[in-house]
Amino acid sequence: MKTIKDVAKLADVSVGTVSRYLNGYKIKEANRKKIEAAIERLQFTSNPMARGLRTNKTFTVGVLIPRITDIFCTQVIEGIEEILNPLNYGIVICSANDSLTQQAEKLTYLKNKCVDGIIMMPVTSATLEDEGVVASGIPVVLIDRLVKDCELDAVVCDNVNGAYSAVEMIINKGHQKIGIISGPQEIYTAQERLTGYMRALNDYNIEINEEYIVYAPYNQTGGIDAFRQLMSLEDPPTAIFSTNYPTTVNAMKVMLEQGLQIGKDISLCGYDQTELFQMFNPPLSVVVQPSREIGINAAEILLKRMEGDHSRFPQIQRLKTQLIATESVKTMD
Amino acid sequence: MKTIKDVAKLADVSVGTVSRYLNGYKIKEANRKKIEAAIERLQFTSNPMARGLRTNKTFTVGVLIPRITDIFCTQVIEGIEEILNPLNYGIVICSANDSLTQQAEKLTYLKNKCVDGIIMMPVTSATLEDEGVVASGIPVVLIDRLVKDCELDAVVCDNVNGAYSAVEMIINKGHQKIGIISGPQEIYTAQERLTGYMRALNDYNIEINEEYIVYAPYNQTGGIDAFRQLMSLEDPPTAIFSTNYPTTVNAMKVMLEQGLQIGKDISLCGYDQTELFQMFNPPLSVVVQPSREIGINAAEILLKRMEGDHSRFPQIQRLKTQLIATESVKTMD
DNA sequence: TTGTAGGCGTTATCAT
DNA sequence: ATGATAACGCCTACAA
Repeated sequence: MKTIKDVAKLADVSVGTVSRYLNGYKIKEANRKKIEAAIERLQFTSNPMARGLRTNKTFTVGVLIPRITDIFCTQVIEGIEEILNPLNYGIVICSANDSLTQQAEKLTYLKNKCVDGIIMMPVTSATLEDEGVVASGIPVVLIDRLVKDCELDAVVCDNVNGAYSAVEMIINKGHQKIGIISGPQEIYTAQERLTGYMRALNDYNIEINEEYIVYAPYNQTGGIDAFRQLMSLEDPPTAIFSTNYPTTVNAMKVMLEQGLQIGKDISLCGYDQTELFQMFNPPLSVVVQPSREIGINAAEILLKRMEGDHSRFPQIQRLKTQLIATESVKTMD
Repeated sequence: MKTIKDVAKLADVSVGTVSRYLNGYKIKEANRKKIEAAIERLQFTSNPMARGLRTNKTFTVGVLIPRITDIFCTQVIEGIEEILNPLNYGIVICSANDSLTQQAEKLTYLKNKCVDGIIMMPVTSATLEDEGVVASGIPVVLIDRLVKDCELDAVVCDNVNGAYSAVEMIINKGHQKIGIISGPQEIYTAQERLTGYMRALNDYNIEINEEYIVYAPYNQTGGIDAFRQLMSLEDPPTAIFSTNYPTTVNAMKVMLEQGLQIGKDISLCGYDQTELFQMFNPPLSVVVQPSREIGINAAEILLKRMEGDHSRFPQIQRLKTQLIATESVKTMD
């Protein structure tokens, strides 16, 4: 590996001059040419560790998500990359594997790795268990979920109105018996979506039936029991609003097993988009989140913080969702 | 930030002793206790940049993939994490966004970042355009696709036999007119899968009909035209083998548009697994790749290389695929 | 504008 | 087994 010293020698200037060139300070034109030639000849690139040791900047940000195979998460990451890569930041990915313990571990791992900032989607909204990472002063931007008692920048979706629009659509199609597969009560987005559901029912003067509200974990198998429970009610709902991706997938799985046709025997509206959802017959109604945009905005806020701009803290952005309404919700007559 | 110096002072030993403790050398029991207490009190963690500067080791590996939103890629990453995280390696993700140019850029980016090793899934098998990254001596392990004229460790699937088993199954169900949506000829996996297709037809004495072989790009929209082309033949195939995920999805999309029922009007077998594929009615026949295992194995080879063990180079592993056979391929009578 | 030199936090080489 | 000290490659006063 070539060093700044080699460049200096070849260009016949001092290391200081080379360093200044590298950092964009003004130097004599003739020297610039010589240095550039030397760099080219030697294929020199500066050593990020030596530089980082001096400047306390690693040009890496940590991205901590519940699960890397989640399509929503990867779409967010794509947005983050779009902003950060052109600025030469590297992205260190950590998956918490849906575990709060791992989330805490990875968080301290990232801190110890001296990342310049962290973008994280919390596993739960109940607590961060950040082990002093936030206190250490490294900027953290939350995405998708807020965390209780946590003053942090965040980019989330307007889940209340997202859910509201879905339920409103279902109501407008003539349904009165609307079930909801809600998520764990300690998860922020789940709370909000439930709120949107209730608010819509209220606004349209539909009485809330506690039996129609069931809870499911947001994990691989979540939603199976919940769906069965709803369908085995004495007076089952005619439409179901499923509030996240796995619960929706699993609800559909059970429907197939039971021979129920979507949009005919039972109406369904889900949350989060997958191309495949639009390939069913009928395609599935869903609330779509602007995942890529979440990543972009989070990265931009983080950049600001990393540059030392701490204005308007904590900055909380709420992005609007979009509703795709299809025949998967039957028009009642 | 606390340093090794602070620890030494508090523990009343020299920095050398602290460093030795940190690196697992034997030190006097009494000193060990004092040092541990000091580390605990000061919340000391060693600075990775300073350490890296001395040791030339960053404890990060780069993972370069064609696209981060690809489920196959993220499953591979999960496998990589499983091995590398417990050993305290960080994973820097780079997406080439299906572009060879970007792939080359990110590759040099990773090199300049001084990652200890790279696991990459090449965008194309035609060329690596590695800009001297390989020559620089940093270990690179290829996954999923081999690259022409490239002597590198690799973990790939046995695509020939994967495709063979699919086509064989189709034949055994009584089909004679079998179309294939193949990938770009310069992609290694596409070549292999086509070979498997041809070999199966040969082995079962079915004449190869050039019209039944169509090519589609491996991208977001690939497969749409290909499928249409196959179906508009004078004597269209009764079954189609679609050789990757997007082409399969898109083929299904067109089928829905045209009102064709899978497993009835036309038989279909795809490649790569998604939970949703198993939720269609009937579920989709697919060749499943052991994606997580690919990640695990690649990480293990990389570890070996990073430790300086260069035995049996280049080491090329071929993992077996698994066939899921369903009613999506009709049994002919 | 430039050269010189000290120091960032480690590890590793000497002696002891 | 330990302490002192010279690197590692870079940035940045400071002086010129």
